[in-house]
Amino acid sequence: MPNVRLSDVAKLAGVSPKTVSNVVHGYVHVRESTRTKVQNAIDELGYRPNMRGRNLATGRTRMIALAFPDLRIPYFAELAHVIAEEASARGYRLLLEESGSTIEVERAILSAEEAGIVDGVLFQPSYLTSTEIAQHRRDVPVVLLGESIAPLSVDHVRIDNIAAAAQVVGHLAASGRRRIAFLCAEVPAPSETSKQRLIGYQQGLEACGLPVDPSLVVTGSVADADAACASLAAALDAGMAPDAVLCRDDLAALGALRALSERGLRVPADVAITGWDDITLASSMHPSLTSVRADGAQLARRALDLLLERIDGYDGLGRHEIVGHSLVVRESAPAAPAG
Amino acid sequence: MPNVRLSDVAKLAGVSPKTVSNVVHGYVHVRESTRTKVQNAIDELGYRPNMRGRNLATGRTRMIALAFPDLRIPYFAELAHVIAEEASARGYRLLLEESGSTIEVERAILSAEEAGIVDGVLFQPSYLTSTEIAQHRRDVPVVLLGESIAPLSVDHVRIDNIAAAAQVVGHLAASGRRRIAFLCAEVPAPSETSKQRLIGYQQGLEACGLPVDPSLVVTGSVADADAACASLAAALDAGMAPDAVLCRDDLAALGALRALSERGLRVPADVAITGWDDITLASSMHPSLTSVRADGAQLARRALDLLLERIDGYDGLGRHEIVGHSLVVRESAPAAPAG
DNA sequence: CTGAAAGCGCTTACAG
DNA sequence: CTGAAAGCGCTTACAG
Repeated sequence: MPNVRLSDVAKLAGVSPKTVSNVVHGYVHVRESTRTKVQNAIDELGYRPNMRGRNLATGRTRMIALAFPDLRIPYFAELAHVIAEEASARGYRLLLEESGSTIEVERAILSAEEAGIVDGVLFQPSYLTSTEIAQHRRDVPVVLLGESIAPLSVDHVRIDNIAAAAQVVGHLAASGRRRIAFLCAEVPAPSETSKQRLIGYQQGLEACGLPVDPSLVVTGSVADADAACASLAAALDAGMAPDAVLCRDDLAALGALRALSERGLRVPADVAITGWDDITLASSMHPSLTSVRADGAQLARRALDLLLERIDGYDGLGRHEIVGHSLVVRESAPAAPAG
Repeated sequence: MPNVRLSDVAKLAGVSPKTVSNVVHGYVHVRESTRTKVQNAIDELGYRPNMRGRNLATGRTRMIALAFPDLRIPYFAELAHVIAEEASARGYRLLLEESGSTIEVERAILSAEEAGIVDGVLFQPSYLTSTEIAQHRRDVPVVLLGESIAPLSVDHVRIDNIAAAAQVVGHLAASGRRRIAFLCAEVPAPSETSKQRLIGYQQGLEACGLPVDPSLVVTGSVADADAACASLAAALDAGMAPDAVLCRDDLAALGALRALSERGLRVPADVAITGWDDITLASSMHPSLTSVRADGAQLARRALDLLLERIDGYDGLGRHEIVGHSLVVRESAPAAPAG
């Protein structure tokens, strides 16, 4: 049986395609008897609208792409979930694009060979510079996510990393910690994300009257927990003796936990640790992880707000928005001074 | 500047739309001088093919949907990654559909109101019965993933859960464990996944000559690590004293780890634990987790093979395939008897 | 190797 | 409240 088209329904119901379209879209100004007639024809034929035709006629697909480094990183998977949920509430579906954190793929994302697949893209770059982003083809609306520097012309939603990092240091200092390490700054140069968190780290130390000791900044790869573990292990074995470690993300904190316990250091008794992102795992670990949590729902809401405005034709300057965050205090760095 | 269409290119190059289409698709039988002429026009106008037109004309979108419970569950995020990679290698993009493990959404996935969004769907149901799946609209090809029972008419790719569970028991028994618990069977009825792993668990015990003790089967929710932790904690507090715990998935193992260490039980010295899925986290935990690993690349490859064959018109009986798995041995349940 | 023409299945001003 | 007609931007037999 060939696919049923709108015109088949129209023929059977004895009306024009336009009227069927009106019924399908729930248009109110349709005579009740007409609506029933059409609906019966739809049911009888088992008609379902074909989106390919709709997409071509409307010039829209009601799909947006979410482009970020890697779905296997829990933060991004959880981000995708909350954005998918919000998008779905607005009648949009999500297409995933993993960049693998390679600049080539990031470029490809912004200058797609093909047009018309999605109505807009939410993009969290790792390497693309502000300049390059500013020069991308403007025919598909883009909203940037994350810590990279955004050009003035492009919308951007993020949390205040500097304030959050300072807040973490404040929390650790308030609980009696004095030698707070940072894990870790990428070599040869820290990522934009690490840079901002380092600035906040330093601001926090200064605000608390603690010395800023470069030897407490661990350098190394942040690729995964194992890399962070190795970096911290090397620093500890070289004599670094922190009483707290501010980790740049939860995976690094997981690695830190292992490096510390392998050396007989108890968390939080000997060393407190904090993570960042508050992935689901953070609350299930043992000890559970104190972590910085972005307001994911707000992030998703604002990002989609901005993107849909662009899709609807807004073409002004980039809006740069900051959404809320909080420090979720758990066992790994409790509020009270640890014994 | 309005969007450039294929016909604009044709006009500028002084050829027909057909010839431009040939060049765009790299069709070989195009005279070199014609190709150059067309390519120049494409470059000059900045033409990019519009997929909405293409999709309507071809009746394809080169997108497939991946439908499963929840992106926040690491196993599914990692599955999505490997499938996206394999799909991309074949020129397909991935659309995500989270069912939230609700039967209503699962139904909606199989009987989409709209047609023509994707060319096929890879679907891992939680609740839909074989009967219901068999009755779904056949206009979009479907391949099932996971442990649910598949109807004869539908393709299905999975690993051999029974054999894998028996293998885990064998491994634990070989390392000297005698009281091997199972964490956990859902109440009031275990999921199909748990059922199969329980069968393998029992087979493994019998094969090793160990008694099958129902009191070692912990019941409870498997929603997340915390639920598993609570279930095991309750069982331990009620007097259960296992020397190993076979966890139905890695998150349950994470919960088990906490329940055990909160009670002063060391892993693996006092109690060995094994997980299932071998999510990235498994190797970073402390202790690292012995876990069952499905051959994800093979799974993705076969699932896509079957789906693309359906998309290409294959309409025969369902193929039910089993892909490989392995037991990745790590610290939580090492091979040698633990002291 | 290339062209003219029809068609994919919708939507949307424009009329009435 | 409803219809006739054109158009969205491609592809694809069919000719030549």
